[in-house]
Amino acid sequence: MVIKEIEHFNIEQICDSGQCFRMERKDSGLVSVIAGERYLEVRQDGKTCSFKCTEEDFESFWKVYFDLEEDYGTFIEKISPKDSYLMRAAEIGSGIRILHQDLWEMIVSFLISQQNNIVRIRRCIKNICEKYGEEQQDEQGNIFYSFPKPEAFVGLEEDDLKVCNLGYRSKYVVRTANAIVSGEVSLDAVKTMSYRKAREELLKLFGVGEKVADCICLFALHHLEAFPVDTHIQQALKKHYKRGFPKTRYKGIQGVMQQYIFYYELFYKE
DNA sequence: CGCCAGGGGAGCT
DNA sequence: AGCTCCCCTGGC
Repeated sequence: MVIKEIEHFNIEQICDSGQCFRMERKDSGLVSVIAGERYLEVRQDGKTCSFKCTEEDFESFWKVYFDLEEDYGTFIEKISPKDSYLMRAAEIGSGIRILHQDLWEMIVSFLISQQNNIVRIRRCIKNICEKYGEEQQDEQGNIFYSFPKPEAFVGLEEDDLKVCNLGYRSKYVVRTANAIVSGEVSLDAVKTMSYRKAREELLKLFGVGEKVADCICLFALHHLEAFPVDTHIQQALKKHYKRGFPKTRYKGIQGVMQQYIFYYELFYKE
């Protein structure tokens, strides 16, 4: 067990922020996370966080995964005091962090996200993990499923993932898996690219549009300048930023601001 | 039963 | 850049 006092970190807010579909609220204050071959439970009690893992695991993996080396206080300080809307949104969602998630997993997750709601996205991901992923058991006896690799989808018919509740998005995932395995698009290459180049490369994938590409850039590649515009953000921009979002002011960290707005709109819209 | 919305995208012009 | 059409589920 690793216990830390952490500023600007709230596991429940991160869970609700919808950047990871493999986080689950257990009891109040307790959240489980699956990342790669790892399972973790985090308990939040005010600023005190208990990570149910070894010190080595925390230092070598989870600290980076949760972006704990970044100082989000400096991000929040950059918000214009005149912008009462963003000030409020950042205050409400001040515990959000941009996770460092797996690239392939984010591609699939956000392919599934289109015209879909968060509850059902979670179920879709769970379904494909249980059908095509591998059962894992860690040292503490937790049983869970890993996220299936691209190879696991090769050879499928385009509609085969409909049984996992993906609907018409099934063919997006099957075709994209083939594009990765065939080498048409190289994930390793994408990881080394700038935001612009990575976005451009991701747009080649069938089913990946601008919004999805930006989500992948933000949540997997940690390009904090990516600013995904979905229906909620679009409405918020129309309402609060009639002259456009001040991207120059928040240059390089627009993605963090996007998350504050998104979370606020979803959970605190009056 | 119909209607519609849920973190869009493809394929046009 | 803007438009139409596409498409699957679940809730009402």
